[in-house]
Amino acid sequence: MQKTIQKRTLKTRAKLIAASEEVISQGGYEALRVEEVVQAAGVAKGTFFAHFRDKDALMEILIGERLNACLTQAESHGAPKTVSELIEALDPVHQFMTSERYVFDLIIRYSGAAAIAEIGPIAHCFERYFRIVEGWMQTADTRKDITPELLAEGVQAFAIQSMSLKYCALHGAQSFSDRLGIYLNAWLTPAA
Amino acid sequence: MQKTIQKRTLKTRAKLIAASEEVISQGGYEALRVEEVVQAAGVAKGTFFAHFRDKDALMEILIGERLNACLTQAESHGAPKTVSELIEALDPVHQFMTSERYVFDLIIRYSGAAAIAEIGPIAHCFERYFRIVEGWMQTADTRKDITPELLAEGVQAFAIQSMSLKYCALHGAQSFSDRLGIYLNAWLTPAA
DNA sequence: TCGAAAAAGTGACCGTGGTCAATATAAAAT
DNA sequence: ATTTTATATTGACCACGGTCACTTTTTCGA
Repeated sequence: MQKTIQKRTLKTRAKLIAASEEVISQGGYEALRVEEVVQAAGVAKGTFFAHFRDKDALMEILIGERLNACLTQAESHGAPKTVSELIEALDPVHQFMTSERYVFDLIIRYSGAAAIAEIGPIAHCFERYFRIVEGWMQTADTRKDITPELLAEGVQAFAIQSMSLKYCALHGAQSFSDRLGIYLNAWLTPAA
Repeated sequence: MQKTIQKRTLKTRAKLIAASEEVISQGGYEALRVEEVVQAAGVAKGTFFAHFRDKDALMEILIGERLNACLTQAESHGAPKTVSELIEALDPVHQFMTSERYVFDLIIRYSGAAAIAEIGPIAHCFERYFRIVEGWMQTADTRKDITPELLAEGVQAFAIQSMSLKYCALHGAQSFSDRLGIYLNAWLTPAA
């Protein structure tokens, strides 16, 4: 069973991605319409779905790309020592994740890998986020009674909680950074 | 400006809710189709949307109801002292939340109140969950360096993280309860 | 009791994501 | 070159959530 991929396949796919990015740069992620994308790319609707399982699959790719760029940026910081440095280092990531309600919801929805065999772009980013923080935890000035791995999982959990509350009017008084700061101080450097 | 609500309004609404519950009892939440509901209820499609903003609004009501029942059940336990008691007490809630992928996603999506004025059923449940745990934290055997309020927020964050990972093949080895137990021990009773 | 105004209900219609049998093109076999 | 087979593309079509101008029913003042 051979599966030769023709050159035009890559070309069409590139056209679709480029068209999508153009459309998104105009009206944001939420406003993207498949119809608009295929028109801009000059292909038929069916072609779109021959390249991407569904609209969400395209979104995962595009958002995953941006997210990876943000993670790379975060990584470029030196390993943060304090909580506020940690928050600052992760800021570009969190900023993008909450740039649009639609984006945040989609990211959360695809944060888990449905199956080991098919780890999607966003699940991959979550893994990477986790690994980066885990690395930082090795040398950060934190509690030592639990593993860096567990510390990192907690950071991720509290980051998500903080981002969720950003969209919640009940807790809207505090800023995202303040809230995350309180969580992480309590998580990383407990006093008793 | 008077806004008399007629009896038939309540009747129609009840019919729609009953029909929805019937449909859900057959095929679960995800498979519910508005068309099917209105047929079962014997009303026109437009009537549905005169009663509920959209399909999600109905889902919020139905899921919120079930969630409230689970919370009441959780409350009926005496205040848990240990982590494992806490997990046991909250089990019915978490069980229902993860009964269907669709349900979990919807709950997360509506966990925040869009505006103070309109706290939806699910946002209300989250508030209630938080308050219940906060109450328990007053007398539980936990760290005392942070407020019960903050402790409760952390419990919620870790519960959500644990539930998310339930759908993630990358972390599928551990059971939900085991994972949550590890998180909560580290959060509620840090050793250093 | 009647008629106007408000509230509730209706169903044809639309937007948009997604499907699939048919067609066109490229690669491989002869 | 020609046929055969694998791969890509197409666009009419469907499913389903949601809208809205219109009709029917209820309410309430005169």
